[in-house]
Amino acid sequence: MKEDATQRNTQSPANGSGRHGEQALEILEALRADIIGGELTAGSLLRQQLLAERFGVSRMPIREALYRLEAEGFISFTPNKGAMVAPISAADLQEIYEMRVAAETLALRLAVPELTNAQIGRAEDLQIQMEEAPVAEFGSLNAAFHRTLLLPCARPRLLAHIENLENAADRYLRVTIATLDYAGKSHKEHRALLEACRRRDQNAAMDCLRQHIEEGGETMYRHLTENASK
Amino acid sequence: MKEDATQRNTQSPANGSGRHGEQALEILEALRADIIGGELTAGSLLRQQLLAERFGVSRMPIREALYRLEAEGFISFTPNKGAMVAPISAADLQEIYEMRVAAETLALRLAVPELTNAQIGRAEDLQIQMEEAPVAEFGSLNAAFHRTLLLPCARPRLLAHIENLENAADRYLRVTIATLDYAGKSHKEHRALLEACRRRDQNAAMDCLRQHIEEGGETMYRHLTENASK
DNA sequence: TAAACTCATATTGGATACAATTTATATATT
DNA sequence: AATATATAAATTGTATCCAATATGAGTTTA
Repeated sequence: MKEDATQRNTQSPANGSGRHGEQALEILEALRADIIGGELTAGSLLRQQLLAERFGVSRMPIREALYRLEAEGFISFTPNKGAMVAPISAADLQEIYEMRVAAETLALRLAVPELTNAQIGRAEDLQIQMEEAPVAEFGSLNAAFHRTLLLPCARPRLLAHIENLENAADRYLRVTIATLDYAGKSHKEHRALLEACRRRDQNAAMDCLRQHIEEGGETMYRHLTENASK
Repeated sequence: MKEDATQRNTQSPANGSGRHGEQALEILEALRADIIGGELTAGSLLRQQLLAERFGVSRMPIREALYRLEAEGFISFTPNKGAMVAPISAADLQEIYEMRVAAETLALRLAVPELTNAQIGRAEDLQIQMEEAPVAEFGSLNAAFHRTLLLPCARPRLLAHIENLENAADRYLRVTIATLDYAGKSHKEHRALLEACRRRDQNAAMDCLRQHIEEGGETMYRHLTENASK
C-alpha cells in the first residue's frame, strides 16, 4: 500500500525520548559534552545543517541549542557566518579559576553552618570512593564531592554560576591531563576540607577550598603553558 | 491595482537599523530593559505572537531573544507553556548582593594595580557629576563610575558576570526606590574608594567596595521587606 | 602573474506552515 | 448543581521555505 501523501512531518527524532519540547535540551547537553570532551575543538565551525542531520531533526532545535551554548560562553556567533567553538587560552583558564575561588568559597562559607552530619558523611564516602576509583570516574566523583558540600548554601544563582564555571574549567582539564599527578595532593586537601567542615569552621574550610582550587588551577596552568604544543 | 501575490516577505522590521542578524539583539535589550524597568512584572507571560507583532517581526527572532534572556536569569521557560518573567524575592536580592561583593571585589583587586591616573581622574569626574546630577541620571553615572574602576582588570568573563549581576540588581532598585536616602552615604563611600585607588591600596579599596555594595544591598533589602506591600 | 570582477554555491537569518500540547469553553452525566 | 467529558481555541515546538549574505571558483584585465 502506498504511503498517504498527507503524512508529511512524520520524521521522528533519532534519539529515544522525543517528548515534545525536550529535543533542544538534549542537543544542548550533547554539544556541550562534545566541547568539554574535546570532540569539538576550539575554532570548529558548527554547521547547522550537519548538526541537524546528525541529530535527526531540523535546524530549528539546533539553533535553539546554539543560542543557549553561546550564553554559557562555549561558542560565539559571527553574523551571517555562524557559530564557532570558543577559543581557549591560559588567560581564560586563569580567569576561570579566579572566579571559581571567589564563587566557591562564598558558597562554602554560606553552606558550612547548614551542613548536617549526614551530608558531611556522604562527602566523606565520596572521597573514600574517589581514592580507590579508576581515573575515568575521578571527574564525576570529584564533582559530586564538591556539590555535596556546596549545595546546602541554598543559593540557586550562585550554584548555577559555579556549575557553569566548572564546565568551563573541564574543557582545560581534558587538554592538560593534569588529573594524574595531581590526585595525591587533591585527596589530602579534600580530607583537610572535610575536617574543617566537621568542626563547622567557616574560615578554615574556605582557606582549604581556596588553596585546593588555586593549586588545581596552577597545575593546569603549568601544563597548558609548558606543553604549549597541543 | 491589486497587490501581486508574489511579494510575500515584504514585511520589514519596524525599528530602524534592520541589518541582517541584529534584530534579536535589539529585541533582547528592549525586553531586558522592560523587565528591569518594571514594565514587565514578575510572573508576566511573554506571548511570542504578541511580542512578534509589537516588534514587527516573526516569532523567530523573538525566541532567540527569549533563550538568551533565560540564560541571563530574567525569564524561565516551562515546556509547552511558554516564558514568564522570573519572580523577585528578598532571598534573591540578598543572593545577588552576596555575589556582587565576591565578584566586584575580585575585579577591583585585579584592577587596582593596573589603574592609570587618567582612569582614576575619569572616575573622579563622574563622581563629581553624580553629586550634582538629577536623580534620573544617578543610575547610569553610578554604573559608569564602577565600570571605570573595574574595567582595567581585563577579565572579560568576570566583567560580563558583574554586568549581569548589576542588571539583576537593577530590577530591585526600581522596586525599592532606595536611591534617594542612600545617595548621601554612597557619595562618601565613592570618595573613600577613589582615595584608596589613588594610593593603589588593594585591600583598602576592596574593603571600601565591599562595604559600599553590602550597605546598598542592605538598604534595598530593608525597603523590600518592610514595604512588603506590592 | 596578480588583482579585480562575475557568477555559482553554500550558509545563515527570518518568515511562514503545520503538528503537538495545553487551556478554555461548552456539553453531557450523575 | 457539581463533576466529568468532549470540543474548540490558543500557544508552543518543529519543519519547511525564502531572502540576504558570505565563500569560492573561474574569468577577465592590468
